[in-house]
Amino acid sequence: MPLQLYDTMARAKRDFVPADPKRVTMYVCGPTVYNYSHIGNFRPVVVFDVLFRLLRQLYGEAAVCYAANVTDVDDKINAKAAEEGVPISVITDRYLAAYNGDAAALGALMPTAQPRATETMDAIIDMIGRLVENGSAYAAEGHVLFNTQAFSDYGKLSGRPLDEMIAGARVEVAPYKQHPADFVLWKPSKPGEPVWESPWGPGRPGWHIECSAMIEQELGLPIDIHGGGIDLVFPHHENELAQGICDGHQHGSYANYWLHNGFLNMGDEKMSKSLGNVALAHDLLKIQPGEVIRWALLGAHYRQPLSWTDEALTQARNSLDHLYGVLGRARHIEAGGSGALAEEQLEPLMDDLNTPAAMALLKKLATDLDAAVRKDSGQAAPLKQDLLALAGVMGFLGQDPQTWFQGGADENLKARIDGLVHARDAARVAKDWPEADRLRAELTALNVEVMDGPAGATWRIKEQA
RNA sequence: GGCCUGAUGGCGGAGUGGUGACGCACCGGACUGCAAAUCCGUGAACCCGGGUUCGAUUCCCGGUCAGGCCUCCA
Repeated sequence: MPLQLYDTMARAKRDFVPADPKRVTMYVCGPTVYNYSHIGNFRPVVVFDVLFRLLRQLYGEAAVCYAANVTDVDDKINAKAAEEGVPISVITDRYLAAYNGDAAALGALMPTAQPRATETMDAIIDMIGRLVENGSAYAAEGHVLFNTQAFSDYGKLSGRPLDEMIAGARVEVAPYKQHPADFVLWKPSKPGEPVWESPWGPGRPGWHIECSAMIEQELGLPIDIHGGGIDLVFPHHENELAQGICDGHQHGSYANYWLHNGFLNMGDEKMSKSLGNVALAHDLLKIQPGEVIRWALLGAHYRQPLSWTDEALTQARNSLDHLYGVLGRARHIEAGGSGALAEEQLEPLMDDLNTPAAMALLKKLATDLDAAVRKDSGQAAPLKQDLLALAGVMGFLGQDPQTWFQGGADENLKARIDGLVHARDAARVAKDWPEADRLRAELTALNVEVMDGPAGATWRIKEQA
């Protein structure tokens, strides 16, 4: 079964065929680094990380070029820098570091490239120059604007014909625009704001052109996959597409597959900074393992909306506890077998990244593995292999089971817990049940759960509050 | 106002033109000193109304409800 991906442009699932299997290219719109990102911002990070891992599995690690940009020129960054009285680089470096740290904690691999707008300025200015030259853009009052009239397919990606957009326009149209839908490629900086020299006067780039230029510089056009949140379809991706095509790619394309993830909701509404209903990944990671949050983020198909609830996190935690529990019981089994991940195990992911179905398969493999270990049936080794391989493609089960269950405890606490557990074991051997129960109560007070087994008691840190 | 999604058990959430995964919760049983973990098992759902069909949760039309985009936004 070939990989199928839902392409927003085609509004259908399509077989994925890269232009060059030796160099598969993917670009995903990343954060504007002016603050901590909320958990909804990390949904695409995790979703496209799974796709990145899957592509690496299919085409080889060296064959996949994945660029996720960083927008480090922006009004909000300027405002934050002004507020703190520091250069914008202080702000952007700080929050980029936090972003990358949080992404890593969520199990996301570092993309192969992380281009920054400030480091792409020459390419941005070159690209604008070419667009002006060939009549796709025009300069007016210190601005450069993209001429939407020059691109007959404008609106095709988002399904918005140009004339309809005018009817629905709710924004006042700047007087220097030739057409209401025309958008800014270059604009003058206000006093005190960062500024770059350009043939159209000092200023800074518009948001859309940054991405187009970064793609062109980092990956080359056209790319195989362009991803991002559903809200970016219009205007951001529509505009990127228009620029890219008009920049000498009329006969090719800009991106061959457009992928968009659905929103993460808080209750019934999307999580967004403007609505103020956000949960920061940075905060969540202080009280939950990143893997739990990752599991919760992948618990719904990426194109569906996902409600963010405590319940979802609890369920994620329970699921992972179960899987790690199985791995713990199978710790003496050497994973082995065919070596390659069986095609059938990959099938859910091949079907447009059906992560919920893949997670159900993980559980089935785990249940089978558990039974094989219990019956000592000889099937355990290949099952463990399959389980770990599929989990690996999804970015799960990378820890040692013992670390998973005891990871929240420091060495002192571990020693203390071990002492109590051993004392309780001794009491149980002596059939001193009141003493055993008293010790268990003491462990419970330490947020520790004991599990008696044939080979002695094991323990784990219970869910953190 | 325009455009676009979605509606599946108590909850989360896949999937399908012909008896609806999986997880959580619940219930019964096994195991346990009691638990936990594990295992076995029960119960429980396809928004409403039309249409197409031998048959629709699945396709089509209409409605209701919810959400998104049209402005920065993952």
